[in-house]
Amino acid sequence: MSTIPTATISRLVTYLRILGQLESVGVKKTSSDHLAEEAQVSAFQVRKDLAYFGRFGTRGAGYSVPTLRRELSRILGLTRPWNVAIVGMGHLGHALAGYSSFEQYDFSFSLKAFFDKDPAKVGRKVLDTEIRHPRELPRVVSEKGIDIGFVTVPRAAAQGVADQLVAAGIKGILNFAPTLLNVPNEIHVEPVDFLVGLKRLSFYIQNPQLKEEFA
Amino acid sequence: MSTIPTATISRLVTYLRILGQLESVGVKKTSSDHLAEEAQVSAFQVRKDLAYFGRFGTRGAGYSVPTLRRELSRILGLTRPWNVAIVGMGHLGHALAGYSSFEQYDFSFSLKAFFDKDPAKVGRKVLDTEIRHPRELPRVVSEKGIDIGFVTVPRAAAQGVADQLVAAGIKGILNFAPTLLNVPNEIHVEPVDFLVGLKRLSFYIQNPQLKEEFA
DNA sequence: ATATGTGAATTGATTCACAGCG
DNA sequence: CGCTGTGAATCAATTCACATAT
Repeated sequence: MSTIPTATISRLVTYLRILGQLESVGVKKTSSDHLAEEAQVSAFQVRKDLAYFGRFGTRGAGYSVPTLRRELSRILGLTRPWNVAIVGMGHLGHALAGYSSFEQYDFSFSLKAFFDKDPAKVGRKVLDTEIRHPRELPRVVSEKGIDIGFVTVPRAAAQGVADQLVAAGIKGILNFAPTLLNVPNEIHVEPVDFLVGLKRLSFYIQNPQLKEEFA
Repeated sequence: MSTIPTATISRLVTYLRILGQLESVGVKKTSSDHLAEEAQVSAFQVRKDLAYFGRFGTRGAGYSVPTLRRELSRILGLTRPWNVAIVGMGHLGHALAGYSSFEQYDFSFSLKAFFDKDPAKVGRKVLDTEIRHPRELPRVVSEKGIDIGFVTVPRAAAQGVADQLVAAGIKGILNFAPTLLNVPNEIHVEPVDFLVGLKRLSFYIQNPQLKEEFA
């Protein structure tokens, strides 16, 4: 497996979403042209993206919606469970804990533990699970088999939390804090940073001649 | 102005952030090497990114922190005010309304209006401003000079809201809903989609040999 | 002496054109 | 005949090397 563009992975998520919508309305077959239109990319792009991982269509006929959907789920690692801990139970942490799509669509991810260093929050329950102090991270991560940590603390606390998550043995971090995290090479971090998006928007509104593309 | 990589704009936001932190601790001068280390990119990359917009350093000496900071703010359009409306006052809309960084650091953006179609929410106040029904969008957008809309409604409602924002004369959309929006070419949309980040994370944890990079 | 700014070289991603299969 | 799958060609982004300025 040579080198796969990082943008390809984002597009696979988009294709998977489209396939889910198609399946929910009973559509059984699709094509690279159709997926391309829905995903706002070229049909070449769709076929090339898929070709990194194998052959999923039948020439002359297109793709089976359920089959391609299952394959993309597998490729993205969504056929196995991922256990998640949220660190930082402010507005955002609570909003994520209450986000019902984890049960509806994305049940590959399950929220197993919640952490906050505020003594007023420790012990309170979220989704029938007690909020714990971050000092318990190592024990809880290993006992509950936590794979992924959501960092939803303020900017100034984010690096410390990341260090604790890494020390506890986490495999990846979804970082909602508006800062870059320093982690060892083998740990994956995905930023989710609306302020970057907002400032990009500011730039592109001010410079309309520069077209932004799929991000 | 030829073609500027979209990733360059994201990196400019990162550099600006670093410069803000440097300035807040009283550092007056920096260099492409230093910025590169903090931003987790190469020094070539920093200089090339800046070179798209002009010359901001002095050879042999490096960059003035306050000067470069001011220049990057200007380039990103952050020296003028942007008026923002939030459509969808659920958990996320409220969390964003309560996000104090808009006053602390990002005071180029000011939240001017809130919308929700739920009659139970219409008329309630957020930050001393009444939540309005989306049917009032055209009037409020023009009266308050709204430039940017945050779409924080559920997936199924997002495209309809986007259409209303566009019809009302908005210039850009920050889309928090997990779906692609169809808008006219001249309208800019920035996605902020944690589910895409989460699924990317799943992929890269499952395929550790493929390194992900700055996104 | 030192660190920027930039054309040239390289690497990477997308687009294309068409061969291959149903 | 239609649509996929893929090597080749093009286009874009990053890296490099060094000329340039202080």
